[in-house]
Amino acid sequence: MTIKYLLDNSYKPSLYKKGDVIYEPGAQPRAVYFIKTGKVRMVTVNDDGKEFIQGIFKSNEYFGEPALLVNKPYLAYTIATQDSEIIVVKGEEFFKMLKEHPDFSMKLIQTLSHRLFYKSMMLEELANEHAEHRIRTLIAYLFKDVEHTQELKVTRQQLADMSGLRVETVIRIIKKLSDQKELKLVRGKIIRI
Amino acid sequence: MTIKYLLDNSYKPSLYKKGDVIYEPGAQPRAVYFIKTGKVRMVTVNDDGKEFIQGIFKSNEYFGEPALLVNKPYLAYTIATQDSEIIVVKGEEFFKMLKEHPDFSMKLIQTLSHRLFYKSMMLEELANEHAEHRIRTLIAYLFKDVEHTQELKVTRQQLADMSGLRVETVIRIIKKLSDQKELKLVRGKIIRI
DNA sequence: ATTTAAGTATGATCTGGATCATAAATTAAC
DNA sequence: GTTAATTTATGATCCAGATCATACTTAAAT
Repeated sequence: MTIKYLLDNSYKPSLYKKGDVIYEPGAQPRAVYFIKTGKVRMVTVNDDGKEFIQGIFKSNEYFGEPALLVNKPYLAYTIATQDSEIIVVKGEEFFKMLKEHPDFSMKLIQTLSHRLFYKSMMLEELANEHAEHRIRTLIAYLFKDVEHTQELKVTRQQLADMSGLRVETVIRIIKKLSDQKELKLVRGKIIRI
Repeated sequence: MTIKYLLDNSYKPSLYKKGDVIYEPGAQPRAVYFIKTGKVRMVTVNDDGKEFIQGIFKSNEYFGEPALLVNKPYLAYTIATQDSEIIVVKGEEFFKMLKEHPDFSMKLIQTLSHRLFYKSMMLEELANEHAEHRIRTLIAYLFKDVEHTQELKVTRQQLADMSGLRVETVIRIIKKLSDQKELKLVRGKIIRI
C-alpha cells in the first residue's frame, strides 16, 4: 500500500550495493527509508566491534522512522546485505504523508507495536534465559515469518548476532537441538520439523 | 493533553492498590490504561520466577496499547507498585480517539518510538556489554529522566531486574562505581555526582 | 516503640558460555 | 573448474557473574 503510493507518485529509488552503509550511529536523521527491493540489516556495534542485529528489513518494509520521529541521532548502522533499491523520503514529506493519510499513520502505529513486541520478547530472553532457550525462541520466531518454506535462511553467525551469543555456542546448540529431533540439519541448513 | 481530555470527558478512574495486577500475560487486550495518579511496573517473568522489568509507567503516561493494536495477547504482567488511579479506556474508544485526534495519533507514534529507543539500547547492552557497562548506561539513562533530583529512587533489585543481572552483582558494581567516584552513596541511596 | 520486612553488604564456590585454536565442508568468485 | 572466502564443526581452557550463605542496616507495619 505505502510502497505502491510512493511508486505511483514517481519517487525514484536510490541504489545501494551490498555492504553499503545507509546511515551510521550518531548521524542526525533527515529521512525515512522504504525498501523497494533488497534487504538491509540494522546493527549496533560495541567498542570491541561485536555486532548486534537490531532488525532485518526487506522489500516493502521501511526503517529509520523512530529516530526521525523523536529527533534523536541514530543508534545503529543500517547496512545493505544485498544490492537494494531504496526510496529515500525526506522528513517533511514523511510527516506530510502521516498527516494526510490517517490510514498510513495507523499502519505505522501497528508496525511500531510489532517491533516493540519483538524487542520485548528478546529482552526477556537476553535478560533471563539460557542459550538454548534463546535459540529455540529465536528460531520459532523466524520460522513463523516464513510459513511456506521449511528452511531457515540465516547463518549461525546471524543467530549469534541476534541472540547475544557466540557462533560456537550457537553451532553447538543447534547440533544439540538436531540430536533432540527438534529440527533437522541438511548440509548445515536448519530445516523445520 | 491526553489525560486532560479524558478527565474533561468525565472518564472515571479505577482504583488499584499496591500490588494489584492490572493484566497478565496471555490475556487478550481489550483496553488501554491511562495513569491518573500512581505508578505501575510492566514485567515479564520466566519459568524460574525471575522478573524482568520491561518498563515503568507513572502518572500521565499510558500503557497496554501495543498488544491491543496488534491484537495479540499480552506478554507481560502489569502491576501497581503503589496505589493508583487508572483510567481504563476500551479498545473501541481508543481507536476512536486515534481516528478523531490526529495530534494524539502523532503523540502515540512518538511515544512508541521512544520506547523502541530504550529497548534497542537495552538490547545492545544485554547482548554485548558486561555488567559494569550495563549498570553505567542504565543509571545514566535513569538520571536523565529526573534532571531536578540528585538521588535515584530505585533499589538494587530493580536495577538488577532491568539489566538482567543479580542483586549481588549490582550491589558490588555500585560499590565499585562509588569507589571510583562515579557516583556517591548516602545511606545506600545512589546520588549523582 | 518494637517487631517485621525489605534492602544492602560481603565472602566463597561454582558454572555456562566465552575464548582460543584448528580443521573440514559449503558457497562464492574468478 | 579451481581458488578463495565463508560457514560449520569440535576440542580445551578460562573467567565473569551466578549461586549460596550469612549478617547488617534501613524502612515499613502494627
